[in-house]
Amino acid sequence: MRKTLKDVAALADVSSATASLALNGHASRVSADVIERVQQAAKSLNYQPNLLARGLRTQETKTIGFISDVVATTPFAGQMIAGAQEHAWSKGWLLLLIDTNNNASLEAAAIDALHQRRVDGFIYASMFHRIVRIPQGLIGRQVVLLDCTDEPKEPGIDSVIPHEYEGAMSAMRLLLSQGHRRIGHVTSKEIGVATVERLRAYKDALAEAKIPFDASLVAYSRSGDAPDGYDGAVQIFANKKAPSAIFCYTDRMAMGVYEFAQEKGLSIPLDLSVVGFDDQPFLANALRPALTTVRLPHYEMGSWASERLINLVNDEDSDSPNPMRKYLHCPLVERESVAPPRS
Amino acid sequence: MRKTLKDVAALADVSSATASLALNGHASRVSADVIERVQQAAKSLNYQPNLLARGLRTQETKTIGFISDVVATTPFAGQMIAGAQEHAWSKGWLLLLIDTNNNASLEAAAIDALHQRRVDGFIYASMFHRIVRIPQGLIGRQVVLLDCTDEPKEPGIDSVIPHEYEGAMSAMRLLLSQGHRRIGHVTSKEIGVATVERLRAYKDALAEAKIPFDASLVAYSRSGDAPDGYDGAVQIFANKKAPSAIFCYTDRMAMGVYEFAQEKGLSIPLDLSVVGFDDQPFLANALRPALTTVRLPHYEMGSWASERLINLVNDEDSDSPNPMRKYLHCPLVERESVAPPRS
DNA sequence: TACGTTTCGTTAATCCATTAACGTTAATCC
DNA sequence: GGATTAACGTTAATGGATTAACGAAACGTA
Repeated sequence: MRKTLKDVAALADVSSATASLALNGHASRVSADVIERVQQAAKSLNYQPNLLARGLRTQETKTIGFISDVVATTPFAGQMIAGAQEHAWSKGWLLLLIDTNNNASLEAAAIDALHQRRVDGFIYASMFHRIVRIPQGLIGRQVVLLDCTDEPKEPGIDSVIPHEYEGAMSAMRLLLSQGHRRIGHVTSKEIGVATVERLRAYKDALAEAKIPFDASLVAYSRSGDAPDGYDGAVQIFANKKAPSAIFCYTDRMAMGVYEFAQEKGLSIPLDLSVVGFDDQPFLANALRPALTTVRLPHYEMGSWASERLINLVNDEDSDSPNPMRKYLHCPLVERESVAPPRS
Repeated sequence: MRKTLKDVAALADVSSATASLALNGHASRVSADVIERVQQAAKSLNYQPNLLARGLRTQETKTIGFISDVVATTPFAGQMIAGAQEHAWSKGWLLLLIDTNNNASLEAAAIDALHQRRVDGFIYASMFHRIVRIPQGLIGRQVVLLDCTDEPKEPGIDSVIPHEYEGAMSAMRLLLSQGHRRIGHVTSKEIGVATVERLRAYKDALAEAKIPFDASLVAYSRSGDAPDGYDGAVQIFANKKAPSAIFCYTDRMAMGVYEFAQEKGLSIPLDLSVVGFDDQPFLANALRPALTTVRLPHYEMGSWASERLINLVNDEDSDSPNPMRKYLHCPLVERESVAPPRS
């Protein structure tokens, strides 16, 4: 029924060992003639090697265990997974996927399950940029952290994360270069890498442009959703002097700012320029006017994680620092929500 | 280093065969005393069975090959994957994931790769509801189609899809029950299961309410995006008599209708009720007012596919028709965009 | 006592591929 | 010519589990 190496060998009239050698490119061990015959036989039988058997023997499965906290409810998960999967695939590797729903005991079980299937390494993915404590079960194994890092200071494990600061900086510089001097920042009071770094860039960019920081132009809402953006705009516009631009912590908040502007009869971008962050699929580009924002490189991060992990397993990449923390560029995506200030 | 069954057996002072029997619950073959000893030994060594070896022997991997066309760029992919993965996981199964980017040759290679890893079955997922031609490589294997079907008439393969017609019907009935008599339908001219079924329900619902069909109330835009929804609204409102409600083919189109309403100074839902379809994450609930819509049961479809496939492999479910086409309910999600018509 | 049954554990085959070690034949060297 | 080496294929061990077949001890019964 199902063809094995033995069948191929029989057809090519050699031993199965020779067939194996021939198919795996050990040219020096087998004559060209035999290689040809074996390959023919394999093709004619449509031979597909049993990777379980190979993995059992070689102790390598070319499989990555991809553990994530919540694929279901984040709009970015797909891109991270796709990035990781597509790079892996280009190298002949595959992804074994588990979503732990952020449940620690489930996480431990997931690691066991993947380990039992003898994955060669793990990608541990967070659905938002944060600092994590790496689960016990991953210690001592090949791991790359995706969209998260282990310790604040020294990396103990490879990780790939977005360069929040630089991304926010480029957003601010865009507004400044258009002539804006009074720029608001709508953010969340939740403390995390993203809020902190984006706010820091906001301040630094102002300083760079020699604009004094005005605390009343920064609104800290509860969370990062659209209603929070709306609330933030309300707060900021309570000032005597309105801003001509707002830099939002997230695209969803920018959506709330849009609503606010609409209600107040402010035209975007003529009366108010808005910049978001995330480049959230189906949102940033769907808003009217389309939102200028900073893109989180989810696909690229996934891809990098995959590449790094495979290199790690193959013991390549020995030149680059190990462990390392990789910051990926967050490109500015210019659309239609930014214009020079009025007058 | 790594513990094997042999180590466990040695520690429990039995043969590895007995250890295997003991751990796998063949109670009738082994004395209670020995079972106890073996389990103790396994625990103390933190024994993790090598599933490659087991799979090689038993010809079962408890692994599903999940093939999808485009996980990266659809907001629903995560839910489908999560649904499938979580159910699988609850049964001790895992998902091996490949995204083929809708490339046929890549698809064939993907099937081979999964087959070589000896997956027990395949979930073939489409990112929008459509009729597909099942790839050659899947013929004769255990397959469940997810969000797609094979042939228009008789199912040749198990599949799970949303009940478009019923979902659209409930949306229409909601509008009708609120007293709307002049209801527009903004859709796409692209022909697919979703457009066709939702339009059919639109017509049938009107007929049910004894409202004559008015072709000028249906707008066929290019695609299903926000700008298309806007265009559709423009078309429909070009009528002498404006509709009091619009049923949109997608939430994104509804978003376009919102823009139109805003520009025309129409208040939703007071001047115009709007119902969408999809319940697109981060969109339907983020719009102001929040959009009443019909939810596509992506999570549930994923879960069903997984369950069905596992049953198929385990040769259970033999009572239910085989192959079957499973229609899942699309629940109405009532939010704030529907109200009775003005006077 | 003799013989049939249970009970319970072991031996050995099997799943399929990889690869170190070995053996045979032929070519090469001095 | 005899020894050395190269070329090339085979044998057999190995990876770690499952399970059919077997066998020894214990038990029951006439």
